[in-house]
Amino acid sequence: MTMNWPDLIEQQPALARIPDELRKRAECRALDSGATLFHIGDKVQSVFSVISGEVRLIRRDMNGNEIVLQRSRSGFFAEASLGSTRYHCDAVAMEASCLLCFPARPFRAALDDDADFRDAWLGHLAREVRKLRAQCERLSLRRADERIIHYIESEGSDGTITLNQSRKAWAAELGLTHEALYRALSRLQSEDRLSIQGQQLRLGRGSPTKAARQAAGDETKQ
Amino acid sequence: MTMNWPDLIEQQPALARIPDELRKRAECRALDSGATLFHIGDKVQSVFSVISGEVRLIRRDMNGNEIVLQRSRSGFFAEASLGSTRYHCDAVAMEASCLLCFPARPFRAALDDDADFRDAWLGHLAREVRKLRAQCERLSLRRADERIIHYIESEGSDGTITLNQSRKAWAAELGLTHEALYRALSRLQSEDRLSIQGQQLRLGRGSPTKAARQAAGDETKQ
DNA sequence: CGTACTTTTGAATCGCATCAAATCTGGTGG
DNA sequence: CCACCAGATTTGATGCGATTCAAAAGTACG
Repeated sequence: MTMNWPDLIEQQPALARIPDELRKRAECRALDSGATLFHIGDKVQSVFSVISGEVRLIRRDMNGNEIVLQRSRSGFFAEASLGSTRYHCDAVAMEASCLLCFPARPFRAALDDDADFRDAWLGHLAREVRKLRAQCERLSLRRADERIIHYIESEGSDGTITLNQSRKAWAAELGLTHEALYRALSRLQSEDRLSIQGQQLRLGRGSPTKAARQAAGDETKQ
Repeated sequence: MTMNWPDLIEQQPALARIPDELRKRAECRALDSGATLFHIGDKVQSVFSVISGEVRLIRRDMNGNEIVLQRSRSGFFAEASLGSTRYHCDAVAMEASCLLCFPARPFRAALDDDADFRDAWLGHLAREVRKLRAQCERLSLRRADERIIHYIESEGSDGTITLNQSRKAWAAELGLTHEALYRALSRLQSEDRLSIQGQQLRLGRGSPTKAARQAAGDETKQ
């Protein structure tokens, strides 16, 4: 089981501080599109990290409607499961995917023994909490344009973001239909509140150094 | 600094496994309505838990609009800050509030030294993650009644819940205006999908043993 | 009793979902 | 290279449901 750790770590900094013994026990697992990784009620036996593809945590309500709890395209998912013995939802690959699997017991042991790793893990959970809080606040905004702006401001940097997904998928993440997203995007663009170049989105007028101008003394408010 | 720990723990189970040395160093702090607890960029020097009142984590976008990242009325908030050296947002009391403050360094030290406390903290973060995911899921439902049902199903038990807040506050948590919530509640009630007795809400017809009747053969749907 | 707040109902408006359909895109196989 | 297909992207028309503004009734508290 030779793993290219440098590349993986490059892609997922959270993996960097995993101790060697745990790395040796990591396994790689391929999932076909549509394959189920675990079912609700299954025992928690592994901790997973997505290398490629997409895995979703899903629950079904009484009417059989699918409810997406988490959509993960990179990094750990179902981290919360480490705290419990059984899963609270299903995990399904939405496309052909590749996962890193760490056995849960050694993982917990490493958290106990390795202070560095523990710090990294706590930091990872903390980031996750921050991200989810931001998403809740975003979803509680009522208008589509507000959600878009909020997303760019909280997920991007300096008012700029490069989307790593289709707009249709983005719309779902924003809690909008794709039509509503497209319309809001073109409205924002026509009002000069947003500039779009492919997957690159930038707030404000499109000129290169908006942040620079602001830093230079554009104290309009506050 | 005499603190009534039993009562506090009753109110916030997360406080139960805090080691004694750390408890001794806890301080209580009162905030006036509108007071700022910390500013963005400030050094993280304490971990806070809300005892009463309301504190919000806030950030301002480039236009000076307020973005609420977290609204906390009970329990730890800005837990995520433990991972970083400086705050990513402001914290402001929305009403006269009372906080428990733990100094950050001893808090981190306790996490390192006390395996029990560490487990509890990891569990706390994990629960927080799960709860936030459930809330995201709920907020992405479009209709008011769906959010209400979802809330009762995921936060209550057995289709019943006792609200611990005003409906107005609940409406905010559900991402609705209070008017929309009131209307949806009475609609649900008139359609016999929900029974309300004060703060007690129960799904389905209000008679005592709804689950029993259903078990007895009330297969209206599915 | 009065003040502040929550609860409740009403009417008008706005924005998003929905349904429908056209265009564009990348990829496949002939 | 082209025909073809599945998916994403885009635009249009319509209706529903939540927001908004307004106001009344209820409630807690000093």
